Parts: sequence; structure tokens; C-alpha cells
Amino acid sequence: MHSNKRLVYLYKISLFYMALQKITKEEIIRIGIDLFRKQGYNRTSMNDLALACGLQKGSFYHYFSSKEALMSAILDTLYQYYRNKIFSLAYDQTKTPAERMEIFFKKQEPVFTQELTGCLFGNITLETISMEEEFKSVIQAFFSDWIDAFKQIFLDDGNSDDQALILARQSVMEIEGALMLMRVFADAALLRNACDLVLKKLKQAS
Amino acid sequence: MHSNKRLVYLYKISLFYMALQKITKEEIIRIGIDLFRKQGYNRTSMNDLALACGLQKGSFYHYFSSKEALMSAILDTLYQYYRNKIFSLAYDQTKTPAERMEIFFKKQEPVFTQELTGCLFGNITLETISMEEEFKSVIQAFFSDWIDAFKQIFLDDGNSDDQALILARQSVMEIEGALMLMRVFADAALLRNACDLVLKKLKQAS
Amino acid sequence: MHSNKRLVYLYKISLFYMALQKITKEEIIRIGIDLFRKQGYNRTSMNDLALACGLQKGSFYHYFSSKEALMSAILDTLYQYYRNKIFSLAYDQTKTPAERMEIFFKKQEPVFTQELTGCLFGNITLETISMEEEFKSVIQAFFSDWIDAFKQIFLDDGNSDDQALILARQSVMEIEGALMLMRVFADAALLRNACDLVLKKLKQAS
Amino acid sequence: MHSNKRLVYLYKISLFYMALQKITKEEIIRIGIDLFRKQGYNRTSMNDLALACGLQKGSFYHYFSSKEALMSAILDTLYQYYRNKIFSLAYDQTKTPAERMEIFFKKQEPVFTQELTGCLFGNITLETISMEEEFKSVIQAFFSDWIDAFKQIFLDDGNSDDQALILARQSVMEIEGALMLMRVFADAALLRNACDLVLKKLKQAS
DNA sequence: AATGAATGAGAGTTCATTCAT
DNA sequence: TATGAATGAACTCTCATTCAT
Repeated sequence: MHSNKRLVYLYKISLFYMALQKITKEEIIRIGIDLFRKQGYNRTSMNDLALACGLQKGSFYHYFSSKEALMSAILDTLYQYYRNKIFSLAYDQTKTPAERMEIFFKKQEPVFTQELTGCLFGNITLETISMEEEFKSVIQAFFSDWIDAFKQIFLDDGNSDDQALILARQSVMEIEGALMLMRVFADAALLRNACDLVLKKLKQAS
Repeated sequence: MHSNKRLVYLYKISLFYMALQKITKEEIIRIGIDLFRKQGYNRTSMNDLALACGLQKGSFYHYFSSKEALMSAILDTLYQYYRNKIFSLAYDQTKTPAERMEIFFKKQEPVFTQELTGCLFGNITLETISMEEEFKSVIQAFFSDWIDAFKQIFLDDGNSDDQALILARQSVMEIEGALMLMRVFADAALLRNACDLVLKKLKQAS
Repeated sequence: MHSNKRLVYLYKISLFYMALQKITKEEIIRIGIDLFRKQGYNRTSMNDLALACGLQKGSFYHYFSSKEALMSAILDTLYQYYRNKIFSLAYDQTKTPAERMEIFFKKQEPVFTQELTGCLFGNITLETISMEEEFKSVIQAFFSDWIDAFKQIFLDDGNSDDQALILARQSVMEIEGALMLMRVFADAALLRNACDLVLKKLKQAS
Repeated sequence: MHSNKRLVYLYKISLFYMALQKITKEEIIRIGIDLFRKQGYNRTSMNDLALACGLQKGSFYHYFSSKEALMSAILDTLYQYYRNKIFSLAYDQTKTPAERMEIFFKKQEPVFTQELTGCLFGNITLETISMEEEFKSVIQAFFSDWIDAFKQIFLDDGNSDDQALILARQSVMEIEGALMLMRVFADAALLRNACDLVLKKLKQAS
């Protein structure tokens, strides 16, 4: 039919200006997280990143203007993700402290133990902390928010403010230390056991 | 005679340079530990190392055949040092477990908190663990021996074998996690408090 | 009908884009003159040009097939403009030589001293003269015609053919040299004074 | 003879530490002047420079830490050369103004007309003046000193201070303009004639 | 054992140009 | 005609390592 043909024609025109792209910023961020976590920041080249994205080196700069810009985007994305999806769990008053902590670990363990490469923040903190002020502030915010989240759980578990802070810090330290040892010994059980011990810090542990 | 004078002159020159040993391997290792701990492995160039040693780049290779060779030597040296001087303290049956732990921390804290740059093993583990099999095995040995040392203290404190291992691992994790957070927040108190908490894990804490 | 509504919608979209002529070749040339004069040929990127035109990089190639093609168009346009609008003034026998020279300068000074960026031909001559034969011939034609124009004025001022040529060349050289120093010292007075001195070369100076 | 053999041996030792170099900074500067003058600053790559020096790209950085550093060294060297060897001629009171001017041109013409590539300062001024403040100040100093030198000659030729300055500026402008036209038309006579005209500005022209 | 010039591979980045839509 | 993602070559620069002396 005439109108149908025209429809198709015009539809094509409407698509005219939407050039297809091989990949999205979001996918690049996911790939970047993966590579940086496994290889570290300095040992991952722009070429590595581009190829992993199916792009040429030069094309990568369409998405991120520099390696640092990519890293910043990654840290921001991860930070927001943790804030909104993970740390927020700690403030859910409809669940017991123990339940919240369990959910927290249930969400995190598979991510952290995946290929035994741990947590990006943990992995690149010591490599990049002295490089960029911008990186540093996101890393600090990440750990602050994590400690705050755990503190809330310990508060709701009946601890004093001081005690809750101490327990929260200790728990974060144990988990980050566990992630390091997990990587050293290539043994995911080390992380799992550490999580169990953190759970046992709760008075009303299930 | 002209040629004789020149002979003497050149002889002196030759002695001057032949006798010159600007630095020892041991000193280079100490300097390397310092730089790697502060700047990381990848961000420390051979030029940085050479200059810090008062050498030219080319001369550095008379002492160590490569960057990796230097790193290996550093890891070995540090490992032996910890084995002989630090971890061995845990086996001193003439002291109480608490006393041993306290001495352990007293020896480590100043090293770790110096310039807030932490422990080389902790700092470069996550950066280099996936690089060299040789690095990996020393790093594993280091942490194994550390855990073993703590385990001995917890055993002597009246814990079961299983329980002692769990406490030892947990303690190492807490300290490594504390070193990371100390660096993130540039706050040495985080490490000191973590050590105190580890001490309190002892039944007969002083 | 649904399909009909969509048809109309898409038709509008198609008209929207089909009718859109964001910019004309002439406007691009004007913008190009401006950018090249200020930043030079090599330091002005196609992206700079496109953005200054409100286009995307890719769209620019619908107007000019390459950077060189744009430059050629610019040189041609400018050359024709000077031939028809400026150099032609020198042949206006209804005015005295001094009047013609004055009009010449009155038209040129504001263009040249605008933002102290001088004359495109002068500015890019030394940068591009060894690049493209095509550029070279327009640049040569421009300067030839300029000298010819001045020569006519000096002829009509009562000079011999030889003398008129010498004075014309000298005047062009003084003005181009003045444009260079104007830029070096960011001082428009240098050009204005140079023009005054050229005027004084006329016997019947006003 | 024994002592002779030993002499040779020790002589070799004394040369021990003097690693041979393929090229000197001074030679690189000369080559850089040549390339920049012919091709311009932006169109001359570090690779071009290195190859022209018989070096690999990376080796070039042993001599100059960056392209800008090389350019700065070149501008400084040229500026000092002109100050000490050329402009200084203008202040030689043992010669008449005309003699000084003639010597000045006699020294400059062969340099400028060599391969018809003109004067580096003139050639790259318009390309680099807006890039680096450091470049700008040397370029300004160069032209200031040149004008001062000519002014002294015109003063000694019996002109007032004001008049001498005007004549000096005009002369520099004519010469720079002549260099530009010389390049445009590939005709060294244009420069020579311009120099003659400058000489004629002297009252006591020879 | 000391030098430092030389190397060559590869880093991050820019840019003129192409092309599918 | 408009898009902007994609390209690939070239750019400036870094760095671990080698080597003649």
C-alpha cells in the first residue's frame, strides 16, 4: 500500500540521525571495572580497554576523554551503586540487624568472589590513592558510607554509638583484609568465613 | 717525561673510578622498599630508583638485572626479616601471649605508620599478585608465616587449634584492612585502634 | 488510525530534518577565515571549525571535502574579494592617488587590527607556503595584485614605471612587516603608523 | 714497552666514563633551526627531528625534554647569537652608520636567503606567538633589540631620537616583509633590493 | 663497577576522514 | 543534509633495558 510504503520510508528517515553505536558508556564502565579489578589501573592500557570493548584505541575517546575520566566515571558509578543498592540495605528498619547484614553479604559475596578478583575499591585504593585527589575523595566517601551503614546495623543491634562505630570499622577492615587474603591464596572461603565472623559480632545473630 | 706524567695521571684516574663503590645492594633494597611502598610498583621507574640511590640508570643494572629482580630481592629480604625478627617473636615461650603480641605491634607500628604508607606487602600485593608467580609465592609465604605466628600466640592463649587459626586469620585481616583505611583517611589512629582490638582477642589480655 | 498518526508524526520529523540547512558555505568560509587567522592553519582542527559553525564534525564534510579544500575556498574567496573590492580602488581615476590610498587603508585597517590578528594571507603564508602548490599560487596572485594596485597609484602620482614598482613593493613589505610586529607587540598603532608612512611616499600627499 | 702498554690501558680506563654521543645539543639546535624554518613548528614532528639527527624518537629526549624545550633553546640560542654577533655591530662607533648597516646586511643576507627559507623568527612568529608565553617574550626581545640596533645607526646618522625610532621600525618591517615576499615568490632579489632601500634611508649613504 | 647515550616498544592522546543510518 | 561513532595513522612522550667505552 502506498501509505505503508511511505510509512516505512519516513521511519527510515526518522532513524536517520540516530547513528548506531557499538557499545554504550555503561557497558564500557562495566568492562573497565572488570579489567581494572583484575589487572590494576596502571597495568591496564587504553588499548586493552578499547580492544575489550571491540573498539580501536582512538574510538575509545568518543566515550571517555581520558583514562582518568574513565576511572572517575567508574568510581562514581560504583559508589552510587553501593550507596543506593547495598549500603541502603542497612537502614531498612523492617528487618532485623542480622537479616540486613545477611542480605548485605548475600549481595556482595558473588560480586567479590567472582574470579577471585575482589572489590575494585579495595584493589585499586592502594595503587591510586596518591595519584588523583578526585579518586581519593570518592574512595573516602565509599569507605565512609560503608562504615556508616555497618554502624547503623550495630546501633540497631543495641550497641552504643561509640561501640557501633568501633564494630563497624572493625568489620570493614576484616572484610577488606579478607579480600586481600582471598586474592593472595586464591581461596574464596577466606572471604566467606570472614563474613560469618562479622555476622557473629551481632548480639542477636541468627 | 711527558708520557710518564700522563701515566701517573691516568693511573690516578683509574684508581679513582675502580675503587668507587657508590652503594651496596642492601642499601638499594632499603631504598626500593621505601619507594615501592610509597608510590607502588608500576609508578616507580628505574630512573626514580637509580636517582634515589645516587646512581645513573645504567649503573643500576650492575646491582639488579631488572626491575623484577629488584622486587624479588626486596620481597625475599623483607620476608626473611619478618621471619627472623618479627614472626619469631610469637614463639618466645618465655613471654606471655599478650606480651608477645604487644612486642610484635610495638615493632611494627612505627614502620607501618611511618609517613602513613603502610606495609609493602599489603600495598603491592593487590598490584603485583597477578604479575609474577615468583612474587606470588613469597607473598603467600609471608602471609602464611604471619598467620602461623599469630596462631601460635592464640594457641598459647588457650584456644583450640581451629579457634587459634580463625583468630589468627581474623587478626591479620583486621590489620591489613586497617592499613588500607589508614592510608585512605591518612589517619594513623585507625591502625593503632585495630591493634588494640586484636590484643583484646587474647583471654589474658593485659 | 494508528498508522496514520504515526505517518503524520514521522512526516513532520522528516520535513524537520530535510529542510534544515544549518549554515551556508559562505558562512563557513567567514568562520574559517576568522579561526585560521587567529590560530593558524595547523592548530585549527576540523572539530574547532565544525563546532564554531554549529555542526558536528561529520556534517562539515558535506560542505567541504577536506581541510585543504576549505582553505582553498577561503583563499579564493578572499583573493576575489580583495581584487574586486579593495585592489580595484587603486584604479579609480576619479580620485587622486592620495585619496585612493587613504580609502584603501580606511577599508583595511579595521579588518587587520580587529583583535590584533592581522591579515590571513600574511598570517598563514609562512605556515602553508611550502605545503600545497594550490595555496602557493593564490597567495602569489594575491600579493602580485596588491603590488600591481599600489604600483598604479604610484604611477598616477608621477613616478616612473620602475620607481612605481619599487615603491609599491616597499609599501606592501612595510605593511606586512607592520602586521607581524603588530602581532608580536600586540600594538595596533604599529600598523597605523606604517600606513601613514606609506601615504607619505606619495608626492601629492594630502 | 711495558709502560707504553700500561699507558694505553689506563688511557682506555680514563675514557671509561665518557660515553660517546652521536650528536651534541648544539648540533641538534642547528638542525632544529633548519627544520623549523623550512617546515614550521607544528609540521615538524619529534620523529622528523630525531631522524634528522640520526637518532630514534626516544633518544631525542636525552637532549631535550620536550618539543617546547627544544624550541625555547633554539629561540634563546638564536636570540643570543643575534645580540652578540649581529645587533652589536650597530654600536661599533669606529665605523660609519652606512658601514655598519652594510656589514649587518652582509652577515644576514646569506643566512636569510639560504634555501630561500628566511628568518626563523619571522617564519615562526605568526605560528607560535599565541602558543607559549615563553616563546612570545624571546620573540619580543629579538625584535626590540633589532629595532634598538637600527635606531642607534639612524641616531648616529644625524636623526632625532623620534625620527631614528621611526626609521628603525620601518626598516625592520621592510626587511621582514621582504623575507615574506621572498618566500612567496621564491626570489632572493626581493630581499636584496629591500636591504638596498634600507641603506638609502641613511643620509650619508655610501 | 660506572656511565649515559641509544634503543624500541608502547603509553596516552589527537585528528582528518569515512560511513552506515 | 545531518549525525557521530569508528577508524587508523600520527603525535608527544615514557620507560625498562642494552651497550660501547
